[in-house]
Formats: sequence, C-alpha cells, structure tokens
Amino acid sequence: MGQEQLSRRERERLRHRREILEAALELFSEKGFHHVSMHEIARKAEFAIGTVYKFFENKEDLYKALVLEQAEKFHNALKQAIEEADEEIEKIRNYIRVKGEIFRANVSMIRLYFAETRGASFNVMAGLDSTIRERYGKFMQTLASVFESGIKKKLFKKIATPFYLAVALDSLTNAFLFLWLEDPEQHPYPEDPDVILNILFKGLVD
Amino acid sequence: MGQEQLSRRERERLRHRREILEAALELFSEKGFHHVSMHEIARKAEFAIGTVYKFFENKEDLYKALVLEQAEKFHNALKQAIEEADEEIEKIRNYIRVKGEIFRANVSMIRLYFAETRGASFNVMAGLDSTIRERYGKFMQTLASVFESGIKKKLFKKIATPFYLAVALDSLTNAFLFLWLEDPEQHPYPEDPDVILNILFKGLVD
Amino acid sequence: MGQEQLSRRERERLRHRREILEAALELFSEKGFHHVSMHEIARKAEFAIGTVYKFFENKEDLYKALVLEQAEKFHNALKQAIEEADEEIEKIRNYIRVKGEIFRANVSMIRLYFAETRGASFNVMAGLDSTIRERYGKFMQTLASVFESGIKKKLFKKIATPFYLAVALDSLTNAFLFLWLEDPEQHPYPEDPDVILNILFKGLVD
Amino acid sequence: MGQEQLSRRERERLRHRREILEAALELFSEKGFHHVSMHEIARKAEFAIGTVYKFFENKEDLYKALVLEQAEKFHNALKQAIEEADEEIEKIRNYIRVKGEIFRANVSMIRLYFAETRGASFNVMAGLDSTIRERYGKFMQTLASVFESGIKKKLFKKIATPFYLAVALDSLTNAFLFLWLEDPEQHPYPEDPDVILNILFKGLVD
DNA sequence: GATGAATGAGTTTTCATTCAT
DNA sequence: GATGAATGAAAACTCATTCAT
Repeated sequence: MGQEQLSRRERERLRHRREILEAALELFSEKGFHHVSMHEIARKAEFAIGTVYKFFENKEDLYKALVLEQAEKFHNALKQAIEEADEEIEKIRNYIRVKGEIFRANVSMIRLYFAETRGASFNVMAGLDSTIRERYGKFMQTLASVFESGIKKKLFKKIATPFYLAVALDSLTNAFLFLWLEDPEQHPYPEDPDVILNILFKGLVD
Repeated sequence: MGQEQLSRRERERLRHRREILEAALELFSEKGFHHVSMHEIARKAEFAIGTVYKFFENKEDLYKALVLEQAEKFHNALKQAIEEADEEIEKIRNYIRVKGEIFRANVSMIRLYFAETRGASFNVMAGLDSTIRERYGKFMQTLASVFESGIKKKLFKKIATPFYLAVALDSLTNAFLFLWLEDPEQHPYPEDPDVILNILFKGLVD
Repeated sequence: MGQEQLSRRERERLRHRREILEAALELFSEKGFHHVSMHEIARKAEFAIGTVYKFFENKEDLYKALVLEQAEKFHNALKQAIEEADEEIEKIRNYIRVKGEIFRANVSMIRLYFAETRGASFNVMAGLDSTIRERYGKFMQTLASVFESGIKKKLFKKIATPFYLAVALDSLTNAFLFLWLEDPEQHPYPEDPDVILNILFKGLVD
Repeated sequence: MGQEQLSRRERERLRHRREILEAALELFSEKGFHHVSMHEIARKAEFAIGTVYKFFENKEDLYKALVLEQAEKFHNALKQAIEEADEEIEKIRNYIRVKGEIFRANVSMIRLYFAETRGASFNVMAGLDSTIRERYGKFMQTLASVFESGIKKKLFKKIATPFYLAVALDSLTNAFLFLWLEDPEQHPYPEDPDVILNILFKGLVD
C-alpha cells in the first residue's frame, strides 16, 4: 500500500532490479556463488555489466539482497501457514504441507536458502550469515511458540523444550526435502503431513 | 599389520602427505574450498607449492582425498559404535553419544563433512559428490538395519519405514550438532543421549 | 568499401586488436612462441593482460590469428604478382621479384611464416598446421598451374610435373631468402630474378 | 681405434649416455623441444632424473649434444656418399640417393635436423645455432666443390656459382623430403635420383 | 654413482570492478 | 542512466634443477 505513487522512472528501476535478481537466483542456485560471474548475471538479465553495478555495489551485495529476499518470502509463507490454523496440531500440519509446496514450486530459491541456513556455505559471506541466521532464529522461535502453547494446552507431552521440538520438526522436514531434491522419484515429499508428523508424535517405544 | 616393512623413504612420503592434508583440512574447514589457495595450503604445511602438486594432481583432487578420508574415519567410528552394543536401543544410544564425541573432537573434520553430505556444497565437485553420497547412503542403510531388527524384535513400533527412521535420527542429531557448532555455550550437545532419543521414542501426543 | 559505417567504438576495437597483433608479431618472430609470455605481449602493446584476453581466447588463439593473417597477406601479394603478368616466364619472374620484396619489407612476418609452413614448428599447434598447410597447398597449385600452361604453350620443356616444378621454384627462392636472412651482406637476394630463374631454366648439362 | 682400452665403468657410462640420447631423440623429434620435459626423458630412458643431470648439465646441453651428434652422422654419411663416386655427376646422384635413404631410415633424426638447419627453430637455442650452422656451411662447401670441379672439367655449364648450385641442390632435395614426410603415399621420394637431378640439369627452356 | 623428493620462479588465465563516452 | 572496454590482482599449475641419502 502506498507504492502506487511511484514515478514511472522508479517503477522501471524496480523492475530492472527484479530482473537482475531473478537472473542471479537461477544462476546461483544452479552453480553456487563462486561459479557464477557478474558478467554471466548481466548477460542473463540482458543488461550491461555497468548497469548491474548501478543496482548493487558488488557481488556480495547482490547475493546478500537475493538471499535475504528469498528467505523473507519463505519465512512469510511458513508463518502464514502456521497462523492460518487455529489449533496447534493443525498449525504443524500446515507448516509441513506448505513447506513442501513452496519447496516444489521454487527449487532454485530453496537451494539458495539451504546453502545459507545450513552450515555448509562456510560463511560464503561472513556478514550475510549473521543477518540470515538471526532471521532463521526468529522463525524458530515462532515455531517453538506453537509447541509451547500446545504443551500448555496439554495437547503435547513435554518430551523436550519447545525450542528443541521446533528444531526437531525443522530438521525432520528438511531431511525429507533433501531426500526429495536428490531423487524426487524414489523419495517424494509425503503428500500426507502425518507421515512426517508421526515420527515426532508417535513414540517409537511405548 | 604389515605396514612396518615400508622403507623410510616411503614412510616419510606418507607423513608429508598427511601433513599437507592436515593443513588443508584446517584451511578448508575454516574458509571453504574457494577461499583457500594452493599456495596457502603449501605455506601452512611448510612445503613448496610444487611439493603439494607432487602429492595431489590438482586442487580438486586434494579436496576429494581429504573429504573421502575424513568421511571414512567418521563413518567407521559410528559403525563401530553401533556394533559395540548388543541391543538395538543401546546401539542407537551409542550412535548418538559417539557422534557427539567425534564432533567435539574434530570440529574441522565435521564442518568439511557436512559441507559435502548436505546439499549446500552446490556440487563443489561433481565427481566427489557421487562417491561421498554413495557412502553416506550406505551408512544410512546400516543405521536403518538397526531399526529394522528392532522392529522385528518388537522393540520398536513401526511408525515409519526403517530408512525414514534412520534419516530422522541422522537429521535430528545433526540439528543438535549444528546448534552446538553455532553457539556451544547456549546449546551444548546433550551428555545424555536420551534427550535426543526421547524426541523419537516418546510420541508427543499419546 | 563499406567499412566506413563502423561506429567509433568498433573502429577503436579493431585498432586495438591490430596493435596487439603487431606487438605479438614482433615478439613471436624474434623469440618464438614458447619464449614469449602473454604478459610480455600485453606490455609491448601497452594494454592490460585482461584486455589481450578480451580479444583472443588464449595464447594459441592469438598465435593462430596472427599466422593466418600474415600468411594470407603473403599469399595474396604473390598471387597478384603472378596475375599481373600475361606471359608465363614473366609471371615467374614477377613471383621471384615480389617474394624478395615482401621478404625484405616484413622480416618478422616471414620468420613467422616459415616457422609454420616448414616442418620445423613441430606442430606448435596441431590445428593451425592443418589450416596453414592447406592454404600453402592451394598456393602451390596456383604456382603449378603457371608451369602447366607454360608447358601446354610449349614455352617450357616438361622436365618434371608442374607441381614438382612449383615446389622446386618455391624451395629455390626460399633457400635464397634464408641465405639472405642469415647474412644479408654476403648473400643478398638477387635483384635480377634471372639469377634464380636460370638455375631452373638453363640445364646444367646440355 | 683406441676405444678398446675403456674400462667397463667407462663403457657402461657411455651406454647409459647413449640410452638417454636415444630416448631424448625420439621425444624431441615427436613433440619438439618445449613439449618434452626432463622427467619424461628420464622416464623413457629408465633412469632417475638426477642421473640424467649427471650426464648433461641442463636441458639445452642435452639438446645440443643430441643435435650435434645427429648432424654429424648425417653429414658424414652424405660426405661418404659423395666420395664414393669418382665422377661429379655420379657423386651428385649418390648424394640424392643416400640422402633419401638416411631420411627414410631415421625420420626422428631428420625432423630434429631440419628443425635446426631451417630457420624455423627461432633460435630454440642461440648457442646451438651457431655451431650447427657452421657445420652446415662447411658441408655446403663440400657440395659446392663437387660442382666447382664439374664446371672445371666442363661437365657442367656455369649457370650459377658453385655455392648457389649446392644450395639449390640441397633445397631441392629437402623439398622432396618434406613432401614425403608430410604424405609418404602421395609424394614418395623418387627412387631414381635423375627425377630430381633433371630439374637442375635439363633447363626448362632450351 | 644413482636416486627421487623437494623447490619456487614463472606462466597462463579469470573475473570483480571502474570509468570515459 | 546505460554501456562495455579496460584494468590488474590473484589463482592454479608446470617443470628445470638441486641435493640429501
């Protein structure tokens, strides 16, 4: 709301910025930060190299903007999925379902996202990490609070701290998503969220 | 057994190779593949650059050798941990405990290992990936077979396929280890394996 | 004709390309392919090393472009010399005279040319050889056809096949040019083409 | 004469030196000076690299020794061919015939030889050139003296100076040998020396 | 006398970034 | 505001040569 008073100039600028980010997303997700050159991004976005530098100070800056933007989109979608349900178990089911949906619809985005949240990126960029991890932490708190209120309502047994439960759920879904990413045929992400949920909810040993 | 008949020459060579790999491990784990130069490795190992190239054809080759060697060490230790116990639940406890121990004792090795088993490395190296993933897959099978026999013996409820249970256990322990890696003070890896075990074993909802 | 509509940018680019080729010609002809570094060429042409690589993919590519261009110039001049005369003997006289002239005016070019047409280059570059040799072969055919028509007109006795006669004339002139290259004082290339011509035309034994 | 009192030690040394030179000859002739490494030569000769350096101070030194030795063999054979005949025309026929024979029997040697006598080597090695060219010059004098005495005896018409005639004969035979080297099927070196001889001896125009 | 591990100067090539037009 | 030619630091890798054993 309020964007409508942007001048044509401004709107064009934003469109160009977006085009560059889109080209960058595809390339980075495919080849990784170090195997993509600024010229490549410029070429794919159909701009001159100088133009790219008009929008982003340097390669890191571009990457940072890209990752943060994608992470935001991702977290927002998940947050909304949680909020849409009233009851805690349903919130978690929603989370599992929507995570799979986003994943399948945005493989590029996801590859990028994991590269940054998982340790593996070896601080591709020191500065980025801290911002990203902070947001990731905040999102984990949101997830934890679902467990917390579920425990309060006696819906859940307190088998671990809410935060650990959040981490467990996150890692479990990520693991399934990785399996899918590597071999979608053999390891489809379950349509039914309970396949994943049960691993947490039904104790192995009774 | 039988190695003792290596000539001194040969033994020296192996020691030098090891020294180079050690220097490389520390650097790669700290900065990532692309932020370490061969000269840097040579300098750290206190050899001339040419010497490094006598042992490893190129940078990829060195990296590959390093990762495979570390992964082997890691998997062997875990396999042994599993085999040492007789009973399935104890096997899993051992796995959780030893994984934490190795981790804490070899932070460099672990960072390297995760960079390669988790998708994040964006195919730093196509060839490597396949070998490493294959070994990782085999290890997952080993872990799965523990769950399988546990289910057969009616020790475990079959809340998911053995393979998925193995993946769940692996991802859960990894998640705790990542937490520890980021902030060892706030998120220590639990001394008591049951803290992690319970998340799997005691269903959240009864 | 028609080049005049090149943009200034384009014209500058071509000039720069030419400048690099000129620097390379001088250096290669003086020291040979393997004793010239790309940095040296860049320095001589007064460009940064990166600029040289903007114009030529790699060292071989630069060398190839250079040799082909020079060979073309050389062959074109000789072809024209042959075509300018009406009569066969005069065509050959022209060939001998012009070959000497070009040679004296472009020592660098010639050194390069011989390095590639004569076997000595030991395939400095496999790909180049084939292109160059093909062109050389075609030129020999042109020369042979002069002898052929001379023989048909009964101007020449058929003491060998036209192709062999062409080869003989070529090697004879080359030999004189080599003598000159080594010691211009003692072995000047004859002003009078008949000095060379007679060796072919007047049988030693009657 | 006199070699027989060499100690076994000495004889072995010479044999080893010879083995190294043979390996080097094959490699240099195949790939050219700059594409052969000292390690390659050592490996082919089945010696350690240090041993090669016991025999030859450095790569140039080895190359020099090789080329000079081969040139000597070549020139001696040709000199003998000339001396074996009594009459000048026969001497020249012998020269043409034997040159072809040596060539066919020692392609490696010849490739090396031409690389050095023809300008093309771009002074692979400044020092070498002077020695080699001097010997080549001397040999040309020998050949010239055959023409000189033929002219004195009125066997030959003096259509050029004896030296130029020698150069002409040399370049003509070389040209035929090059043709053969490139495509032995299509351009065999003539069995009958008169095929080459006639080009010099029977004037094209009468 | 032979060995081969070690050396390090020197080469090719890439790519993020600048800036004149 | 866009362009793209030019820049040059930095990286991977080679190979002639040395020297301790």
